[in-house]
Amino acid sequence: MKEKIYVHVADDHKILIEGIIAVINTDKDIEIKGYSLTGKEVIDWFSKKENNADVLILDISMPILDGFQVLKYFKKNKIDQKVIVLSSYDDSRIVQEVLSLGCKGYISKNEAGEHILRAIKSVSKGEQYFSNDIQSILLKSLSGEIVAKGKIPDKFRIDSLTERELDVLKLIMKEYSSLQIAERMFLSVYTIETYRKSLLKKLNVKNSVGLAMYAYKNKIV
Amino acid sequence: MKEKIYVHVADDHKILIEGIIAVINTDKDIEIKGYSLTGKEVIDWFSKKENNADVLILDISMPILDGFQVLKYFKKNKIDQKVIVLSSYDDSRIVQEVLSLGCKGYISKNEAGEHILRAIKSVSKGEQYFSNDIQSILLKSLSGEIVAKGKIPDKFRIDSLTERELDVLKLIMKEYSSLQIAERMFLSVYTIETYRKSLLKKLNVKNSVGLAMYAYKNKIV
DNA sequence: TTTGAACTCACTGAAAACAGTGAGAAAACT
DNA sequence: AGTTTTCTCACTGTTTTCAGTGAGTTCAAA
Repeated sequence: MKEKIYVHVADDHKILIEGIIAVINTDKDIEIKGYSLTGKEVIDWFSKKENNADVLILDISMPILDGFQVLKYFKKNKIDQKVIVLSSYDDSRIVQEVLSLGCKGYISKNEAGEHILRAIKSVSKGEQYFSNDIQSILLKSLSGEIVAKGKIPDKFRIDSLTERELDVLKLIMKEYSSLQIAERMFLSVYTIETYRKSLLKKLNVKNSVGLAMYAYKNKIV
Repeated sequence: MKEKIYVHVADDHKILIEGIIAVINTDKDIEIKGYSLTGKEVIDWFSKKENNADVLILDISMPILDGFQVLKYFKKNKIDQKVIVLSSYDDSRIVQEVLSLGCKGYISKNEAGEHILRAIKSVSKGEQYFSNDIQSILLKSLSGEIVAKGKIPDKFRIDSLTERELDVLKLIMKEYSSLQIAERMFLSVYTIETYRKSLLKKLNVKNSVGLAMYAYKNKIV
């Protein structure tokens, strides 16, 4: 009838990959074409011409290079790869971030395997696919306009952090105080405090706990 | 030849459960006997007499009741359930904690499915099983004495948090201040501060960033 | 060349977190 | 019944973080 859909899976948990493969093998229209355990492997795999897949199933939390960076790579190199993000985070900011990076589907790991099959089929046809709880998260946080229009207004997209801000954030994660960070970076405490403030503002969090959560979710640690 | 080994699987990611079931189905000696998506479901399941399983495969990061609390429940009620913890955390403190709670096996999610089969067989025979990277983590952090003796010295074991401490920690993770927490819990700010201090001490962290990291690693969020 | 972004520093005041200590009451455990 | 743990509150300082505002420098892009 129709052609097979080829899928590449990327996740750092091998057990999960085996599970996804098992689920996909129950469907005759879809076939696995390789898997990756790190973001770097994904990029290496797709950069070889003989390797390709219709759909990439991508975990965002991976070592070496995370899913964000993989998506950024695709965008930068204008590779029009269809990607379904598979994530255990139900943070709306993360969902928005990956959507802005051109990802076409988003599935929560909490949901059953059948959703993957449906998502693969939808996305391979050029449609979007969001699992139920992701949809409700988006709707709740953005009053529906994103899902409807398929685009993310600038005001909702988090400003990317500068290099220095990232440096400070990393040291905050080591439980250093502003004073200690200032000493380590040979800067004034005032400067560090300035970065702290812009971090709070950009990431829209209330205090350093919020920073820690963001850093952890984005594997900045 | 020999009797079948019955296994119960608990993880909040349904996809992962499906994967484990698929892996286990490749082995004729082992059979799945139910699964749970939250810690509460696990306890409910095992508290029914007709339900039992030789081995429980338990994720420590679950909603409602996490794996720690499930293990504590078994210990408290003197239920001698053989448990294999399946975790994505390679933090030695967590490994030590679950071992001290009587868990007989520990597998990292990073490893392949075949390890699960081996672990199930070992643990069902009353042996211990630790996947390679877990062993090396234990060895590195404790210079071998734990693995050798099979016991954990008190000084290495982190005191488990009390219910109230956990409540406070959860609210801290919501970026609430002590005052806000006090209002929400109908307690004095002084009390909340007391809990904060004991959290810092018990978890051996410097500030609320450290608390956030711990909470995130242990899926208390 | 100007515009803007990133980086740096400074000051003030308020809020919050952290440290140390002590102590009474209730609950749980032995 | 006695002991221990947990839960609760209090007071005093000190340190740190957060908020607001302002401003000079450098470097790259339009």
